[in-house]
Amino acid sequence: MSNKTFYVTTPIYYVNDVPHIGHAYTTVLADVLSRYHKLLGDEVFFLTGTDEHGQKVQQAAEKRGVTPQAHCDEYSERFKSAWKDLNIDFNHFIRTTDKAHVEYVQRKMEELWNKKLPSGESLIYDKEYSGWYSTSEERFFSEDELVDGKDPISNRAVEWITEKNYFFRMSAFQEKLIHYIEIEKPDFILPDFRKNEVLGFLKQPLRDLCISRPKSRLNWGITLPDPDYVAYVWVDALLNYASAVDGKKFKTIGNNVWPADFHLIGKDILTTHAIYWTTLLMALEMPLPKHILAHGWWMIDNARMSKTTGNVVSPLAMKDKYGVDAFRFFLIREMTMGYDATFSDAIFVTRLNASLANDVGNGLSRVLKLAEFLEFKLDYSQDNFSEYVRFGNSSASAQPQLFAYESLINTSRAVIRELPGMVEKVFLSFALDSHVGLFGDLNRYLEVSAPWKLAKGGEVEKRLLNNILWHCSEAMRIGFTLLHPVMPKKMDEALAALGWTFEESQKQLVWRDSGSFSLKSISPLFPRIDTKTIPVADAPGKTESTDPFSSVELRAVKILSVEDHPNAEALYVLQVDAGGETRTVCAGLRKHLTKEELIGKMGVLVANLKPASLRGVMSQGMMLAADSEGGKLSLANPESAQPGDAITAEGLESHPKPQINLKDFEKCPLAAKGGKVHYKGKELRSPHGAVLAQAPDGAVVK
RNA sequence: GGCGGGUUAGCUCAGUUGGUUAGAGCAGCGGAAUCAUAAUCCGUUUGUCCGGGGUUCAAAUCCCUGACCCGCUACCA
Repeated sequence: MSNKTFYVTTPIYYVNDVPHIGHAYTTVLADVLSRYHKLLGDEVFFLTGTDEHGQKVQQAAEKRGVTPQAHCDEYSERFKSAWKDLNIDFNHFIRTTDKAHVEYVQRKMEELWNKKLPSGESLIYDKEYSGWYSTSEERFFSEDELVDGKDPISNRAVEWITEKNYFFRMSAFQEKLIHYIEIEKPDFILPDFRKNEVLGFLKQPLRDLCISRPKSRLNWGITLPDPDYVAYVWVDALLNYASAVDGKKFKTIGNNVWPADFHLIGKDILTTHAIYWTTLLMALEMPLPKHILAHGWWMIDNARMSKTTGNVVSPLAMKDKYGVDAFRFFLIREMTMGYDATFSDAIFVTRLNASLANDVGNGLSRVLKLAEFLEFKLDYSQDNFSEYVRFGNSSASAQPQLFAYESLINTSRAVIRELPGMVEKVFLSFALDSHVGLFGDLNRYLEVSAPWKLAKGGEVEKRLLNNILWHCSEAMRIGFTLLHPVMPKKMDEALAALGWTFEESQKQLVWRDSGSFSLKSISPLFPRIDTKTIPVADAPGKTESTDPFSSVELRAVKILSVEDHPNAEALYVLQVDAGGETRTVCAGLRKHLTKEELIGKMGVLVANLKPASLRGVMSQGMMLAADSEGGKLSLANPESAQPGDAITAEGLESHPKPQINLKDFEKCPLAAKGGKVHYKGKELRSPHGAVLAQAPDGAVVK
């Protein structure tokens, strides 16, 4: 048909992970997309797999008392079997411990090691490197990424390590990358707003990428040209997309499978793919992938799905509960590309009942039941269409029927015609809607032509009944065929009820003018789910309307010392006495106040603010300061308070949370009024007096 | 703080280059029908298209401005 090729990938999943709805979504999306391409006549290569190197794997294996390889062999199966259950038809399942992959990575690394830039600089260089290393995340964090001295992702301790490592001169490709994303291939990163994010990120100088890990720390990995080192897991993992198809060619055209047409990924690994992977390929002088599609996350009842909160939706559980195909349909239908989508039983059931049970399944049942009157045999050719007009002896009374008939046939044709565009743009949600919409036309056609009235009539009526049911069957055949990529098993069943196989039907993906059907009765295709057993509407979750300010903890503090921030022109680093403890706080006061104006003074500290590292120095809180004339800031002054005194708003109960975000605090508008600080008109006080601010009325305090 | 995106029916969202009475699905309400899976079909929402200003013969659509929400990023503190 189209004689094109299509290579699609999912990320390779970390072998220690338990398959969840996020993995399932990407994989189902890849499967549906590749089945659509096959339906359109393309030759497809669909790759998925598991990422098996790294410290966590090594540790997990040790814990279980098995070799890392044995551990991977076993855990990798969990993904394979999950995909089998979800009817995923991949061409290849790559494992980064595959011999071919390991050798490929080594070969490519060798190549990198020997390559030089036009400037004569080598692509790879080694450097003594010191940094905070997190064992659990297997990477270094810069000082300012740390939270409370711990790694910000897993919140585990980090250690300061100095070691030699190898770096990839990623920075040399920055301009080329920007040009590629912006000009050469504007649809490289999809959706568009993600592209803009990447371009925004690229406005700052790109740092070179550390691509090695010393074996002394980690030996479960791929050895680099320097035998004392293994490859950084991302380098290892990203290369899977190319290694899996190294030397492979498409049969139809004979071109190489690489480059990929689509890398399907979650939005959390966009930087890695758009920047690391792309520049790496540039360095290797390999063709670049054509599209990177970053989809959103699944929210479970409006909370981000996460392992820690335990609201992981297991794809296997969904399969058992509602059936594989309904689950696949829901995933593809519900997520608008790029945005987050919400998963809940209520939404699922509503969607399933409304689209699949009521429209599609019930439509088939109606036709099958009526076909009994004709012993399930339908014959038709365009010629006996004129019987419409004869029916009822008046063309006027046949008008609604004609209209419904034309609508049915036109929709059928339109849906076929529009499919390639939908698939190309990955507008699958739209496509599904229009496919289901075809069954809406079918139901309307049945309603208007009321074939059940004809069932007990004579020859002429039977003839007409035959024609109507044939039209319906033909429309359904097209609908089922188009829905097949999403719901292969159910659509096989449905097509079988029409006396067709998918393979035969896809060869005739067109509204036919004549032919015959040999139908057979089947049990309901998508049984309706009783909503009584399932909570229907999501309660909009009443959030109790406590004042945001009550969760804030303010404390009077005394400034002990003031230093210039070593690395930030606008910041001071303060040591403050917060009553029994000394805290380090960064303050953006350097342009406003001298050291002398600060030392020994009292101030107000937002004490339960989540600590953040600012340009390398941890700040354990934030000093309150008021805007005053001329854009100057002045410190809020808790009158005659002692260090450690709690500051509260008059008449407002204070229930500080252990930790709040800056955003939470920003929801609390503090303002000066009459030389004192107020929150929503309430005076801020310590036990010993008000909090003063040298600022005009209405000045913002923060 | 910077950049980007958003705000359209009770809910989830479409609305192409500005152009007739602003749409779909779901939910609700009323009716019809009885072939079918308590399914279907028809009708039904007086929507300040977030507010304010502007350009235009004409703005949901373009410009300015304000509010709120979200994403990325930061010498946020």
